[in-house]
Amino acid sequence: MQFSVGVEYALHCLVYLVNLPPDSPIGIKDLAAYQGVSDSYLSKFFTQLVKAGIVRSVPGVKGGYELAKKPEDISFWNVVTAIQGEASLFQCKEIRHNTLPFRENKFQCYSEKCLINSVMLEAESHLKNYLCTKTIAWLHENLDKHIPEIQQEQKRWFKEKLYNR
Amino acid sequence: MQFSVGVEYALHCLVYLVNLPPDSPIGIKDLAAYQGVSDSYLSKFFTQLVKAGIVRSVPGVKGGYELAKKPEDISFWNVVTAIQGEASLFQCKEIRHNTLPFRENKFQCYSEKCLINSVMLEAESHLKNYLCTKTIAWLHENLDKHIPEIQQEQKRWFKEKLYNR
DNA sequence: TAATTATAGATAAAAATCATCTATAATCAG
DNA sequence: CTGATTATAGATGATTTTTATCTATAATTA
Repeated sequence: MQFSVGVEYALHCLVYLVNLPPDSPIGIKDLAAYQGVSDSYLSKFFTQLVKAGIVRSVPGVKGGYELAKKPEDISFWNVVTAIQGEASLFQCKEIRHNTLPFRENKFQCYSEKCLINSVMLEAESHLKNYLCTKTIAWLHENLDKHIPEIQQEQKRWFKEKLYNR
Repeated sequence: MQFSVGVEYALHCLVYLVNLPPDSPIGIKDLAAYQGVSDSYLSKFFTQLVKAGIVRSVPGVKGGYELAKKPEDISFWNVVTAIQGEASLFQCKEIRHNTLPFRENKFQCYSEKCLINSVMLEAESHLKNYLCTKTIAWLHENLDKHIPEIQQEQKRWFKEKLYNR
């Protein structure tokens, strides 16, 4: 069981977007070139970020993507669900229903959800609550503290790209 | 990203084991027959539960599996890691290292772990801590409350199997 | 209107998951 | 001691998910 790499791509890209001036969308080509992946690949994640209301897309010449919300209003959890979907980590397969007494029709299927399922959902909500507290603004700020040279270089590159459109 | 069904099989089976008298291991055949899966399939999970010290295996005639700990000392988290392994949910793929300035060797790879990774690990620890508080004893007790008829039937069946060995 | 850009869908390789079957090793009952 | 029973290990294959790319289409603005 693993988080999708898509989450990693999305989080990094959102930080790039924080650094851009307002009303100046950046194209997927530049984002993909910087990340070293194909545009079609990265664009898939951005389509999902658009649907989740995290970024806004501007079609046509000099179009691209820009943040649709303030960075402090975009949580890690928002990004995770945008990319992976809303489905919970633990999907009860209801294997009880394949158990002997059920196969012999001694019991009917019961709608009542499995206890195990409820425990797992509760556990997941703890993970969720924590990820809701961490935002893109926080990430941006702390990256600047931790790896200032790389952040500077990254900002420089995107601003140049923006200028040359 | 999804939990393995193996966790579901394991949790259910462990509850069966709670219901058995001490020093009377039950064979994988009976467990598998009750669950409606092949013995070889279920035995895989039990091998992992043995390695995790959750159950004990008794080889030879009239052998089988029995709990290696008290049910109140087996947490959901123990079972999850026994089945899924210890690997954390979020594996940082370090996609930063494929980013333009790194490809151009402007920066060397840095050993320092990614900030995103640390956030994800912290989030996971919240999930972990909750799952550590829920035990097989708790599950057993609450299943008896929620679905007493099914629990009765299940106990009856396993005790009969034990008797006829 | 033509170039640019996002969007959608088709495709495919690789990895993980699910499930079974077979072979082997250990051990206990007779 | 021997043979039946049982756990353990490994091989196998089907199915699904993940990762990644390419192509085609639709929208828009310079």
